[in-house]
Amino acid sequence: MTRAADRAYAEIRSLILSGDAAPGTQLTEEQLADICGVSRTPVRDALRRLEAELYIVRSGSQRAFVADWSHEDVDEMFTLRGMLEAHAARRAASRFDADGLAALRTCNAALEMAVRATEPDIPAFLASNREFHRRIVDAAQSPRLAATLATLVEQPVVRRTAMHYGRDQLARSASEHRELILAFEARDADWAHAVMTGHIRRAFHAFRGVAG
Amino acid sequence: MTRAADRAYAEIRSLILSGDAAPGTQLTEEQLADICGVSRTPVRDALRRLEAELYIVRSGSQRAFVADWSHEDVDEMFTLRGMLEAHAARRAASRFDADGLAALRTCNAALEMAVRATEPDIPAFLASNREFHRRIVDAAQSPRLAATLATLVEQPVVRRTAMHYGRDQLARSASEHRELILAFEARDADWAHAVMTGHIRRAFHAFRGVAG
DNA sequence: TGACAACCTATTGTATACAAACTGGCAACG
DNA sequence: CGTTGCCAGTTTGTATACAATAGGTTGTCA
Repeated sequence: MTRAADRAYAEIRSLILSGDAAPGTQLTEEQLADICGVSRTPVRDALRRLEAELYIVRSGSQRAFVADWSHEDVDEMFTLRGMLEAHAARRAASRFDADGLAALRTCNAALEMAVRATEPDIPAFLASNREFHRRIVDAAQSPRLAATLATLVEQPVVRRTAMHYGRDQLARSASEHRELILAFEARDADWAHAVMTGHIRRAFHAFRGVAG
Repeated sequence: MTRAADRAYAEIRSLILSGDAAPGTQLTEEQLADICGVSRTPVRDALRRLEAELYIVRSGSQRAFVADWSHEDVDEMFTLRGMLEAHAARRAASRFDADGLAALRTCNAALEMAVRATEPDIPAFLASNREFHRRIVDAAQSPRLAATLATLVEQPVVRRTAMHYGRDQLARSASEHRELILAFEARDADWAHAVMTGHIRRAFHAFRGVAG
């Protein structure tokens, strides 16, 4: 889909993630319409989605501002993500088929490649990481869980975290992913749950060590 | 707010919940605009929200249909609500102040009154029950958690459940609420977590016993 | 009869104009 | 000096017209 609303969504989202639109900045529909080269209608559509994903917050009179995530927000976000992704891993453990597991292995191989490069390839790492987690959530076969996780905006945090990760932390992620795959191969739901919990918690503390 | 978009949202939502719009039915924007007495613009707005809350699903070409909740969907909904509300109870246990606890007691007193009436007053029960749970989520002080729970559309299920509850099940809810209050008074996070988990699980099985 | 293509209709997407609501400041008044 | 009310400007909300696109139907040809 190359709808105007989708382009507006992507554009505004990247404005926020890149920091060009600082937290607290007011975003007016007309101004965004100018920037995106579309009318206000698709912009309003995009703002609704960004609001649902908590990228923006609204004042009492429905004015839109770039959300400012407090320290506590980030903590709570990681906690919720941990709970939900661990739950997804638990469900996925009894649902992965051979093809799904093969795809997961391929995906993590690509991730390890990105880590082992002379200079770690962060964009490639992020892409593989995102796919890896998405495949697990998909395997959990719960549209509701997937929708809920989607609103927990992992990407900004993942990006900010990966930017500051050293190669050792990236390698640690790859290693944890390998253990997850082992748990899935064994169809051991508790194991998968535990590894995923640890995976997210470690990422949380790595983040706090760097940004908190 | 009495905005047209809000009225449209409420109207369409009740169409779905009442069953007037059966699962699988296509909802066209124009038709809904007619029913609600507004133009398509606020209807589109309402549909976006209902889509985010999974009341409706969209075809490949963005046509909207009333969502059909499978047995598994309902199971998963209860599971997620259980996890998240238990987490809310855990957080709330260390955050409730005297006023908050007093309000909680008052609220549950109203709920017990609704249960003890000659003929149990279901609407009053639902209202008190909703307020009780909302107060706990509020006390957890996590906007993100609150937003996530809001998308888990508890009301349709709670309502359908309460309709078929006997007085004993309603009284059981009241009693579990009392135990929650005890846990909060003791500021015992684990206790609160456990009671809330049991509370939701019991509701789940009561629902399955009634609705399949 | 069955496949396929062209058309037609139903439905959603976008732009724009106008209405309503809110904000901030200024002035009149107590 | 503070408070209240109002006005101008800004921003969001709604209606409507039109464009684009998907789905279905019909008619033709093999």
